[in-house]
Amino acid sequence: MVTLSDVAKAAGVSLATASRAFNGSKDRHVRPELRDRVIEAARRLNYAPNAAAQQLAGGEPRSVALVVHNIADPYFSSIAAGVERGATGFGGIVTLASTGLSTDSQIQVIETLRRQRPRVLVLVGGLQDDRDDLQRLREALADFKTFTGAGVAHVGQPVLGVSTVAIDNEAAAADLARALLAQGFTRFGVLAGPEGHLTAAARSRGFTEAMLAGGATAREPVHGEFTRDGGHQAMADLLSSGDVPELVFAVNDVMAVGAMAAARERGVRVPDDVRVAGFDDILTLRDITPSLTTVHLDLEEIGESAVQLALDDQHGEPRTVVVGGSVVLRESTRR
Amino acid sequence: MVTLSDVAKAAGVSLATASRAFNGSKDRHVRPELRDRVIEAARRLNYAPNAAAQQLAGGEPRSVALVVHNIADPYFSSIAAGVERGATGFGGIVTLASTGLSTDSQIQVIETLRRQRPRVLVLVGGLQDDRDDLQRLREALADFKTFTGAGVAHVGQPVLGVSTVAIDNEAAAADLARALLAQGFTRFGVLAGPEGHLTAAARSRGFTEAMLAGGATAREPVHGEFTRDGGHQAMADLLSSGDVPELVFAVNDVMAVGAMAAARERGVRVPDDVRVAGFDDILTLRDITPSLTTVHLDLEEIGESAVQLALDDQHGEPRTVVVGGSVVLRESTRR
DNA sequence: TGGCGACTGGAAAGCGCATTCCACCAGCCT
DNA sequence: AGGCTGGTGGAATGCGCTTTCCAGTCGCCA
Repeated sequence: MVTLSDVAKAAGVSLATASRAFNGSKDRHVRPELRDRVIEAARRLNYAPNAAAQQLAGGEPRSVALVVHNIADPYFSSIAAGVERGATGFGGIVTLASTGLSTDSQIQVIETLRRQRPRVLVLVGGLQDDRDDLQRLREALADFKTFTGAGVAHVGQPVLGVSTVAIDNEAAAADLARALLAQGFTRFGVLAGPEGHLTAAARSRGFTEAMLAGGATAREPVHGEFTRDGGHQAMADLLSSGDVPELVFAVNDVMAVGAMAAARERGVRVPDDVRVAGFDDILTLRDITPSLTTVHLDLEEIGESAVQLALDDQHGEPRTVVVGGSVVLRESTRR
Repeated sequence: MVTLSDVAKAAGVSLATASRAFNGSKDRHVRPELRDRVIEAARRLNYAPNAAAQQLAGGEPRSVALVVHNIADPYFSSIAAGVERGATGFGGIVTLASTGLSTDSQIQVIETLRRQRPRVLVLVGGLQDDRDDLQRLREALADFKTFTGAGVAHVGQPVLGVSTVAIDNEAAAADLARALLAQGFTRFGVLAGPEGHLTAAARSRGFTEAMLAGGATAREPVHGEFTRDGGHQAMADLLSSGDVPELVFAVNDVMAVGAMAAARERGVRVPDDVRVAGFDDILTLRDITPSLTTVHLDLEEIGESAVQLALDDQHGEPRTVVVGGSVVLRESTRR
């Protein structure tokens, strides 16, 4: 293991000079010729600084802790790509942790991450609407900030007392509803995601209220997991109830896809017999047939903003940035 | 910032005892009652150990460095999920880096990652078939092992001189070809991915040779990026050439999806006018219509194995584990 | 030409922790 | 009853690095 002092020795300078040669310290200038000698020696010895030592010796932490539900889910992986871009922006490294959607597990992971002393923490993903859980999460995050000095940002709803990139689910879902109302749909159902899931609830509510306001009538919402299979199951339930609405809004794209599959399996045609809309506009799903009406979210951008927000959060008050979505009408809701 | 010595003080013991209370050191035993006092004090003070200090003081590194092309690509994010599971298995943390497919960028990232002193490095993704690039990558990896003592594993082809989870692309593609031959297809084309991409080439070769051996005839392969748009473009080229084969093999699912979209746009029906097969069996794409014939790969499992291999690699010779794929015939190649 | 400041290099302290090495105190043997 | 084990707590060292704090060494002015 080659250390900086090996490099210093090889270059015939002191440890301090070698260190200064690299981080171009402000206090002292090192003669260019000497600096080159050091760098050359480092190259020759294949030296790589020890990040742990650097951090311990007082360097600014350079890592971004990213907490998601499930990295294999395209929603999260797209955001992750953005977070990574944001991290690269300041020379950072991202450390990844998945939690599933249990609040306990989120808290657990957040506490474990404290030992990394990251520069910032980005928590992504819908929360469970449980007063107690939410409170504990809030505390975990607050402790995190207090005890590590890191900036914290959340992607989701502004309910955690930290900087957040708040996706305006309710408004966007309402926009979607209005666009669909304009097409003349009146009787609808909602595949509402997990019970008590804040994001799912906001989307569901925004859509439902706007539809009702427009004079449409609602079928009882059906709950299901926030996954393809959840959407499949929910749609199957809905279809087998016999009470099939004109239009079904699934609170995210993967559920919508599952829903369409369930419809297909039962010979119910989309969009002829029933129309389906989703939310997120997942890139990988752009080519399913029929193409899916949805709300476009710039997920990468959202991830990158979250990093920025968390960085700012270190020196100032928590901020909230609201990002909207744009309705994209496609085949799956064709009249 | 609360340190271990604060905890020790609060518990009325020495620093050493406090340390031992946590990692249950082998050399000395600490009385249970004392240990509890320490742990209680830590809880009260909200103490979290400093990972950097622990590592510096000689602790085993606990991080897994994961290098992928693009985390937003479902292929990589699925593998990432597996890697994460593998890391969790030994209490590790994963640090993520994306490189695109430039070898330079991969090398660059690998060198940067050296400063993290991770326990293992997992490099995922197809390589460019460039003698010089490959050699430099090999050296970067070898240096990595030498200078950090980390285990290294690659997911891809066993050409890097390190432990690898080798996906048997050629054999699996040949299996796919034979399954398709059995359905009576004879004239085929290949959407071959980026020129010089080893994985793409192996899949293309395995498929083509098996088809030819079965008496089929090939159209000139079309190259394109390893993405949805690459597949779209390649298929468009193929279709506008006027020379449309019965069957088109795209070297991965996302290309296949792009290809199907291109066909659809031109009024060419799948599978009536042309059949399309892919590779990877991406979960998110399971529900596209027509459902895609492909080769199933257990991506999460592959990621987890890679971690295991890299861990083993630390104490022994590089190993190669070959994983196969299983052909899944679906609608897109229906006769 | 003596002396002052502007630069530049080096020695040393310390970041938070794990881990030898020591010192101590029981209880045991002879 | 004195020396010994076996078992326990504590002081001290060092991991690799950044960063004061000092000590030189020039060049310049008067």
